[in-house]
Amino acid sequence: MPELPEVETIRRALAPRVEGRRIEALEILDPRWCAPLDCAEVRHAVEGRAVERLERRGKYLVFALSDEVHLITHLRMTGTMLYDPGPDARYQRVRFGLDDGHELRFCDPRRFGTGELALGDAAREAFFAGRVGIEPLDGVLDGPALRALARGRRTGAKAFLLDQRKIAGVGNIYADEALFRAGVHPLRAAGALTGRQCEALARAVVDALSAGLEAGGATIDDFRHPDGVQGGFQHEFLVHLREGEECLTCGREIVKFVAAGRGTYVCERCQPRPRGVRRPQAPRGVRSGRP
DNA sequence: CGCCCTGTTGGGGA
DNA sequence: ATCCCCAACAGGGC
Repeated sequence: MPELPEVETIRRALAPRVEGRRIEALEILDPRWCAPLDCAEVRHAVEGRAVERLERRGKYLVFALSDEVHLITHLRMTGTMLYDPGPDARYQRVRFGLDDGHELRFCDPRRFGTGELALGDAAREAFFAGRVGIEPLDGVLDGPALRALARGRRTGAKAFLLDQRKIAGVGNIYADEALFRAGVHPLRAAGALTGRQCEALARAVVDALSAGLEAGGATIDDFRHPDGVQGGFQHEFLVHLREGEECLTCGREIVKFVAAGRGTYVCERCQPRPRGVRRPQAPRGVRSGRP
């Protein structure tokens, strides 16, 4: 669910309410959350420490605690971080008890969400160094920067955008959106993008993420604001029609196939398929049987 | 009713 | 470097 704009929306909503507060209790109801770390160990490191800052890096939500203790969380696909949701909230995995009587509950039906510990600023930097690249909304992503990152890569443009080690925070929905806005086919080799295409794609990534952020991260049906408000009724800021039949720009039928292992929606008139590249067949009902 | 497929993510192994 | 599969569950199509 949460790509960069969603996580940032959550961070902004929560920061004023948790910064300066001490985490008095950390109840890990699902040990899988912090595995392979021991729950008691994580609990001991967190409890009693103050949240100095609530930060975001890529799609990670980071509790920067006192004494350089960093609790690095990831919501993955279906995780939500709710503020005082009430005891009947479903799929509770972790409870953060704050020293002002309020609480944060991490809820996640699919149990993909994770919490990891970095002890010391250096450990935190090491954690991110191998996982996330530049922050696209920090003003550092332009055509030349994107071109430098894509240089030499033979993989498709979509797989490139989804690679968190290059550009942080772009997920499946914003990748499709940016490619559509830039008129770039997802299977076009990233390293073969022209300067003009890199320019368009960089701008499209920044614009799409910014639009999502302005809309309060309401991209996805499952999105839930920390206050429990459901978002994502209409993807009004998304130019690219995902569910519909026809391209809003030219009317051509949107085709779907699997690219970079994800469902991918394309208008092959607005995003011309490179010569020599065949459109993959969407495997329907076909399952590569187990041996 | 029940089976089968899909999915907003990232890590690990081939 | 790149691709495929998997984690665990809900929901929809048939």
